[in-house]
Amino acid sequence: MLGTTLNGPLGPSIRAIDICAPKHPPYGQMHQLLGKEQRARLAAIASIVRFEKRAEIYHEGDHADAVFNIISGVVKAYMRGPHKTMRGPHRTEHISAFWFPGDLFGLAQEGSYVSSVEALTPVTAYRIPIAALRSRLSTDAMLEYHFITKLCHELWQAQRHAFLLTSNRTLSKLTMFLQMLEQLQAAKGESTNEIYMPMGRSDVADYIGTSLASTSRAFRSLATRAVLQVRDRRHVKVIDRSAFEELAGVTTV
Amino acid sequence: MLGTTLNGPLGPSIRAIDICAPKHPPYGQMHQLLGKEQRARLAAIASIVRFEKRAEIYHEGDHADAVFNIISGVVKAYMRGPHKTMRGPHRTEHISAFWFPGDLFGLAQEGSYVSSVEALTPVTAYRIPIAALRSRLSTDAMLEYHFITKLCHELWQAQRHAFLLTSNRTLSKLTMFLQMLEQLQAAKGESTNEIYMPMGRSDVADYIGTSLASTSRAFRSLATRAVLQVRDRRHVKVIDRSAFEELAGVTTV
DNA sequence: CGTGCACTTGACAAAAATCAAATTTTGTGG
DNA sequence: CCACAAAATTTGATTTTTGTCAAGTGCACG
Repeated sequence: MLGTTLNGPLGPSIRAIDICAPKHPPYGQMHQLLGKEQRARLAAIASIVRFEKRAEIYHEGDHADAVFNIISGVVKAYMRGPHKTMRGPHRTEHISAFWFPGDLFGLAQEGSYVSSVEALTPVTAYRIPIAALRSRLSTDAMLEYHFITKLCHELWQAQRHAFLLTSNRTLSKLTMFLQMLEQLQAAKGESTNEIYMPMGRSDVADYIGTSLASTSRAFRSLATRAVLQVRDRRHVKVIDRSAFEELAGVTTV
Repeated sequence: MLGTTLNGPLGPSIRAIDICAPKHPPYGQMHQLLGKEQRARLAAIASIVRFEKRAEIYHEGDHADAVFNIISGVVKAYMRGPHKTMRGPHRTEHISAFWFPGDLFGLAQEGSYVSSVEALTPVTAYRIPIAALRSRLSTDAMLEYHFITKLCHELWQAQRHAFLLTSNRTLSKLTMFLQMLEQLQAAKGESTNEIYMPMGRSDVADYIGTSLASTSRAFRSLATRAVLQVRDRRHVKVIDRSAFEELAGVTTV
């Protein structure tokens, strides 16, 4: 985590996969989009904020006055849904994204945040007031282009998430989810020997859209079938790669 | 449709809900983001293309060399998923979005389109080469900002779609879908007396993530319960508004 | 005015949600 | 460092919903 910490002083860091094809391998890598100058200029209008684990960073519907750029830690974005059961309302939370260092969040529509965001771990982030950001963007076309790149990346992620949700086998969904985490780690250049899950079981369940019980059973099933080795609740390792890819549906374009 | 047709000559039209709050009602409206000048300049680098119903506009993985802006017609974006059943592969198509006039599509990652797009009706669109667009963007900060606005709007839509997919009641999903179509019509300033579905049942099924049979049953169920009046396969009318909102989960923020 | 294709409908099996309870972890104060 | 309480997770039994397979039906288009 040393590298991440050092990112702080340099200013906001935005990582994403490019829109245009890279000239050379490796492909599928996320890059730091901002240059030294741009980071410094953004740092000038940003402040560093910290949140404890479980802290709510903002709430759906709040007046959106800033965007955030994660320096360290992980957050989840969720929407509360009054998914009532016939017999009485039932708290349901849908997680629309997990965000990591280098991600940007604070999307708004008509001046209000469209989802709530909560820290899953202690979080350090840059807080960039929207007004300042807008004027900064209007004088730096390249910076704006990088924001577009990041948004395209987010949109792609959201589409993959939706795709995952359409599978009607919990096992498939879980496998796809793990594959996404793995690819994310790979894209960030981290080791993919083991997959690390910063979120708990119920957050996984809320992301893949199944019940907690079902998610738990799916983990056990993968372990029993020897597809996965579960070191502890946050670390798993793919043992049977072909079965894993098979379950995830070979969509590994 | 006359208005839509007249949009052509003026140049590309991008419609979206603003990021910042409008000063006055009505809220939730989509606006034309581009000014006359900007539209004319974009028109200069664009060409108008036509597609017949069912034509494939581009295919997932194709080299992405242009983005499209719909003048008239409707398209669907989809990903083919090898969602195999235990007993043999089974063609599955997941629809990630329906796009209408004023929408922009052609999102790419590393130079390749991330989904396939097909015309659901005859379509007329502007085709804007990416290279030209990039240089245009780099000299017009406001234009770039509008693109960001549009992307935020798309991202929001994608998140709502994902949210819809997490409901485990087909009835709920269908209702939410109809609600989205209705809101879309409202945001465009069209009449919401009746909801018009330009897509067929199987496309609805692929969007809401259930089987065709189940979707059909859900329509019948809504009609039987007198929540909906089904004029024909493409037109429905909400009769029992409160039951409708109830089913959609009162998320009508 | 047929003839396909899109849609509807029915019966049954499979998968997952739900309800409920046991068990493991984690966090806390002594 | 331990005991205890609270939270997170696993597991089991049961019910509900939906997917699947397989016929019908009817609309749309040539």
